[in-house]
Amino acid sequence: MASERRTTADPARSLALLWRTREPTSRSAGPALSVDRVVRAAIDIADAEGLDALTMRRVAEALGVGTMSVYTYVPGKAELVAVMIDTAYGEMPRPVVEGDWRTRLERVARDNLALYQRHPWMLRAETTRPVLGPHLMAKYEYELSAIVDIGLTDVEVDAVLTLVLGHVKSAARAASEVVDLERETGLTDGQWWQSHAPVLETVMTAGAYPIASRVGTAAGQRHGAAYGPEYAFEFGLQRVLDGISVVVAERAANR
Amino acid sequence: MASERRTTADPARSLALLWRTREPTSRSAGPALSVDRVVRAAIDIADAEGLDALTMRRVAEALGVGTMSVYTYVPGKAELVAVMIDTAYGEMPRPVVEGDWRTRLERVARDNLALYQRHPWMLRAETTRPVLGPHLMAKYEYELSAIVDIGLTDVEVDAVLTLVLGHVKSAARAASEVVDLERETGLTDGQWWQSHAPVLETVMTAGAYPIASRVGTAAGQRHGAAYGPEYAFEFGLQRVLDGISVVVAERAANR
DNA sequence: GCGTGGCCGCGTACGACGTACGGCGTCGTT
DNA sequence: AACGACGCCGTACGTCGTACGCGGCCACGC
Repeated sequence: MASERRTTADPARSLALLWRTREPTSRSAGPALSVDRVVRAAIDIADAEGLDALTMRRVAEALGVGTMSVYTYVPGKAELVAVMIDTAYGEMPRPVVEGDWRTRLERVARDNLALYQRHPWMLRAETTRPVLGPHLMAKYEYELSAIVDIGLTDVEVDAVLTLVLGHVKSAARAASEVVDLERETGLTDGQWWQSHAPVLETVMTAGAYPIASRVGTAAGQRHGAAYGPEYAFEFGLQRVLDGISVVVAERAANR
Repeated sequence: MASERRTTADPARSLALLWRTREPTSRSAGPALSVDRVVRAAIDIADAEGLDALTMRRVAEALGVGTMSVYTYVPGKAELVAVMIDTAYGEMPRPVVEGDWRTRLERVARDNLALYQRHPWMLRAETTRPVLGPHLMAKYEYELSAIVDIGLTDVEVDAVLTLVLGHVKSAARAASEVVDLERETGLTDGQWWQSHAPVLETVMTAGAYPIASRVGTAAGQRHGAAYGPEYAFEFGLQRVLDGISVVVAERAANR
């Protein structure tokens, strides 16, 4: 009987894998593969061709081994993805940033955006909560350190970070969708809208959605489309930071 | 040769389906099925058992027909999901809300949160940009109408809505993950952390992540866990609204 | 030198899944 | 009464994740 296909990673198995609980093999001529080689190959595939192209057979092929050999190093696909995510977090920069908290937090946001742009598959892989790996912990530690001292409680600091990262992920997803659409259809965002305009006009009886039409058109004009996501990111980020400033200032006044 | 398995819906096919471009059958003893019956059955399954349980065979079974009969009404699974999403948008309330824009926008946020709580599968289905269906249009129209008159440009109004809805989705996703984890492991969030604490302590050499540990513990204490997501939603929403208020006030002053 | 035990690598096979294709029955129309 | 369209669906194919067990190789103990 083939087992049920789990869609989420087993946290316990992932944890063991992430923190490399297994001691390395002491074989003289070490094994041909390793967890890291498997993960790197998998990330390369996902980066280049997306998450759908990431299959166990494909990973094995890229490594020049049989499909099932991959399972020697990784208990299953879900866990492989978990390590891929943690590995990606590991390659983020963690510079010491000069300036006030807003500058630092803004930098955190932009670094996260860059991460998602480099690895768009993360946006689709992270639908479930990421497993706590060493690099995620390091990232969390670093990002918290940027804002621990702004006068909020620990709980609030955590919520601030969650808010900012959530916004980044939303904006990154929107941007990624535009890119995907372009790659799949070969049309730019604007061209796509134009090609479907006749259908939409037929279907929306004139004046059925007055505000939506006006705003939609305005948005389309303003950024020649395909530029919208960047604007949404910038605008949203500034609003979020403004909102955080309000509490920070409040607290400073009540001190 | 079986066709390639598309993971994203074909926009053109989805549009035709969403707006019911096909004229209804004029058969006397109408057909046993209909697009709506298929969609309703699919939504029921996804609501009850999640997106993974949603298979074409399962939908057919629920309707008491052969698997392939479903394809008479829906061109493919991706398009079925697209209609499911639009249908779900259709059941959202659109009340006329008394009060200022902040009250109205807050209400929009809460209604969207409720939607995601009723249909958690939407959080995983919407990884790709939703196809423009009639109910999505109506929703967009309604939500815009809550904030068109706050003194911002059309482009900004659109960005404000995007920002708020993005936050709601992020928070809903976090909440949904906690629920999933509880259902899968049978443990509450707090219990899960406790059961894995020994492993984590072993692995994080003491003091490796000082801030993260402190903040993490604080957050765990503050909300007895499993309550975290709601706090994150509320805190984030107020920050976002505060941030929007800043621009709104600015514009009002410069008028 | 010779087992021998453990582990790496993998061939085969199974049970999902989405869906192409072609046939069959049942009607409304002529 | 004959026909053509359409609702319905059985079968089959290609793809996926992965269980299972076998073969070969190395380090080690004698």
